[in-house]
Amino acid sequence: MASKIQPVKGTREFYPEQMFLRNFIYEKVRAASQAFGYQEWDAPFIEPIDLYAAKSGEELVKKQSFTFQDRGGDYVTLRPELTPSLARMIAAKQNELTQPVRWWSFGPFWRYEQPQKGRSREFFQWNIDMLGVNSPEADAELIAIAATFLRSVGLNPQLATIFVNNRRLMDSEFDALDIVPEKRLEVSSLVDRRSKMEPANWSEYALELGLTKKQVNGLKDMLGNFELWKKSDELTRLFTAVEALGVKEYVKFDPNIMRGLLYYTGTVFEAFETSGSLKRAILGGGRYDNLLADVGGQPLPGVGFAMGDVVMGIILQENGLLPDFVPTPAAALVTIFDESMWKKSFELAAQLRNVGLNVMVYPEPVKLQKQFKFADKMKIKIALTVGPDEAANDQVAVKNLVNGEQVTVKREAVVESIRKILARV
RNA sequence: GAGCCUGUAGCUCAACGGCAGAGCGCUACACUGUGGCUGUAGAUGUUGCGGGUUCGAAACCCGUCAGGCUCCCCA
Repeated sequence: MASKIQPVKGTREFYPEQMFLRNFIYEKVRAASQAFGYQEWDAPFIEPIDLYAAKSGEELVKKQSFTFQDRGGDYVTLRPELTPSLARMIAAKQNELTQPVRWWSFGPFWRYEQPQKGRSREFFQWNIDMLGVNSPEADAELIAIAATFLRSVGLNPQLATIFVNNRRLMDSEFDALDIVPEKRLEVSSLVDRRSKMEPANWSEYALELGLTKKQVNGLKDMLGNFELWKKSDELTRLFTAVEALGVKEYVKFDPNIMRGLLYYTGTVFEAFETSGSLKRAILGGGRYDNLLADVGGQPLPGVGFAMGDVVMGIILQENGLLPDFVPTPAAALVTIFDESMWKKSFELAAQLRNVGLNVMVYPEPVKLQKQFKFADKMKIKIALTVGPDEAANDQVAVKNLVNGEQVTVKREAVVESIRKILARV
């Protein structure tokens, strides 16, 4: 055997089965995005490294992205995220674009990370954003889109929940606890980490950060207070809008949701599977009102979220929500009776394709048994045979492979016969 | 970047340091104009790769590659 060259670590090969799932997710993503009128767009897959260096930390760009020199000596990066490209493209045509901008995208991304369950180095991600509007109602729309998607793939509110919080609310709570601004970053990551740590260890860690006992206790009270949203006008309005949009049952307030990103300014949200084995977020996003100004554009508020295909695929599989795999788009298989009938079979297939039917012809005049077995494995619903008997009378044998019934019809009547079977199964 | 676990037929997995196996799948035939179900027969392999220990290694040791879990990170 020749030596095997393996695929690059962390990449996935998409055999037809996997491609079917990827397309299933893509179709549902597109349907949810389009249901709210969003436009599909995309950015380059390769970007200058500087695009990310401005916003992301240097370590992230250097250690967790696929970066290399092109033949001209410039440093380029396989895009690890879409938002910087979005910000650039919006900024370039800021006065030209009809606002609000509502855009969605589904494409490949690369991150040089340790592959694990739910995480690969090459993955597909859904990004969807609204720019030009700063309101809790706009935030609610994005959350409703996420909920619409979850519902469309069969993840009901018992299986998946979108947890919502607000950065401004948290900031005012931190103020009330006299947590100084310099500590906010550390405290944010402390909050982020709470679900992953034992309560005792967490408290200890909090004290190590230099918080007083009073502050730690105040923090604990705050993070356990699921009525805290009532203090926030933004969240109150958001929940009202979410209810009106018909997705209330998917959305819960949770003061523990922080999001690692620095650029979020208001609403933040993350969806999790409620009972699954994965601790990873299904999707996450929030409001980023300073981002465009940060990359040199005119200030423009925005809200959006991203969802990866890897976690989604695992969750669908674990919940038995994978769609039934359809191996081929062919509605019918035309068999080849023997060498003398080859021409007749090709002509029949061409005739059927002319009226828009997807038709596959068996490529060799082998035993009919083998050809039918192939049709069965490919889950093709109809088999068409032109043997000497049929050819003599200008007829075709049409077999319904789902129920086993076979009829012999005139060649002109084949299309009707096929359509009848397809309408029934 | 760090720690732990795993790698055997296409797939899921067995095999005390002593003949490399089972189930499923695959191929052929039963069935010379028809699939699924059944029966019979058959083919599976550098035990991830490279080295070492041993009379003898799938097993033990070292390295390496790949996967999984955790830490880190999660744009």
